[in-house]
Amino acid sequence: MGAQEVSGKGGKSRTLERILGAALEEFAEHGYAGARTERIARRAGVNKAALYYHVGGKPALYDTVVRDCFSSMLTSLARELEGISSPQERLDAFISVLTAKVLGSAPFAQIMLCELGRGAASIHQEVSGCISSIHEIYMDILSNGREGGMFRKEHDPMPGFAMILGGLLFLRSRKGGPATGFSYQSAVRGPSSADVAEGMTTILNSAIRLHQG
Amino acid sequence: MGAQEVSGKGGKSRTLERILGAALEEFAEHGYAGARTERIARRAGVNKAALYYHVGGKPALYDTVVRDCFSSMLTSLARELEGISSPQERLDAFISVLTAKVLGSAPFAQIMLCELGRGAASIHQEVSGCISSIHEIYMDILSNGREGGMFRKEHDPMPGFAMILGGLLFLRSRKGGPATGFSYQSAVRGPSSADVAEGMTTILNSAIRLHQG
DNA sequence: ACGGTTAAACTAACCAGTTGGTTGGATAGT
DNA sequence: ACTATCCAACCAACTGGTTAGTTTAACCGT
Repeated sequence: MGAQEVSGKGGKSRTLERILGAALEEFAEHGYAGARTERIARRAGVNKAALYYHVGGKPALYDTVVRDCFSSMLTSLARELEGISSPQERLDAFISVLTAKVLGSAPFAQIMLCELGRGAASIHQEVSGCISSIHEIYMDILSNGREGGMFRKEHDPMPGFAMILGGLLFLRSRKGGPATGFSYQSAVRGPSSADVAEGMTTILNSAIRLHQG
Repeated sequence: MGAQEVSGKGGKSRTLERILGAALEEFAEHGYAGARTERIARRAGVNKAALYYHVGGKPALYDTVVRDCFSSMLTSLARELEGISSPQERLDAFISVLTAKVLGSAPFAQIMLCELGRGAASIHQEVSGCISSIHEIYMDILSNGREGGMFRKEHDPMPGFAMILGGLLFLRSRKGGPATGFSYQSAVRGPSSADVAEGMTTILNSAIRLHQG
């Protein structure tokens, strides 16, 4: 049915990639209901029928795009945390990876925000699973830190987790807009992802760590 | 054009209120593009024509609903902060009001998340303005606290602000869903708004205050 | 009876998905 | 080598269901 790698030499289907890229942008900008298949086709430089030939309809297009987009989040996290054993360093790295991913990719944040807006009941399964997995990683880091006597035992992990992920999504959504008298990067050289990550890490650390330094 | 207070006795147009309430729910659940005017009419128990008679079309309906919903946020904040002068108490009250509003009203959070997802460039003006105003209030509280020698001078206010508002929106969006192995209120009696507010306040205070207690 | 209000039926536009082709390159038959 | 055949990839035009918005006539309280 589908059309996988074809054109002789080494490259996969270039068209499929263009379609998925266009769909990602379109869904991010307009949400599922607001996205138009014809716009996706035009963005990808193909006919609408090519969408149906390669992927197979709007829902399948959305599923594919969301899956591709969100699965990379977890692999990034796993890769970056791999060699680190100190809970404090793991927490720093955790925030860094999340920050880079969320602030680095508008579609990721936009789709996640839209999905969150739809409510937990009707949220896309891939998105929900991704959040749960991230949450699990965070809880593991925290419980390791508590066991090691580095983190406060009385610290409630949920508000902190929500503040990190929610805060990053919020910051990302306010980027690149017109001057509203509000923009974290309105200064000459706005803070980079590293600055934001540092700010959040500082706040969280002051609440979690027992002996800061 | 419009149809304001009518039915004799004391109540304003009951129908208009029902329409706006139904529209709020519909827009929150499905976003602007996904909302259906006929569903709004059915929810309100009226015919589709009543929508157009009372409000005047889908865009006007959305504008009205968003305006009503978000303007109440600012009046609540102003009212609650009115008598308080201590920056620390003002900060606590600020978080309480935000928490109550965001966690207390699903439509408010859902619409805000959807709007944030659309990106700063195409965000609804009312939503953007509301965020800016809230941000301003927060900055005022912080600068007062710094001047009074109660808050740290080196504290960067932006990450904290994003973490509060973003964190609340995030938490709200995860409420009421099916068991995903992740839910802040999956316990027998989940934490109330007050608990969440307290958790966030604790985190923020430990980062902002100079001498805690 | 009259103005505000509502319902039912209608219209025009829109949009996801389909159809019936066309093209160009690879493979097979001779 | 030359042609016939085949098939993946793609497209222009269409279809049928949906949906925002309109119209017309009826309703009801005063």
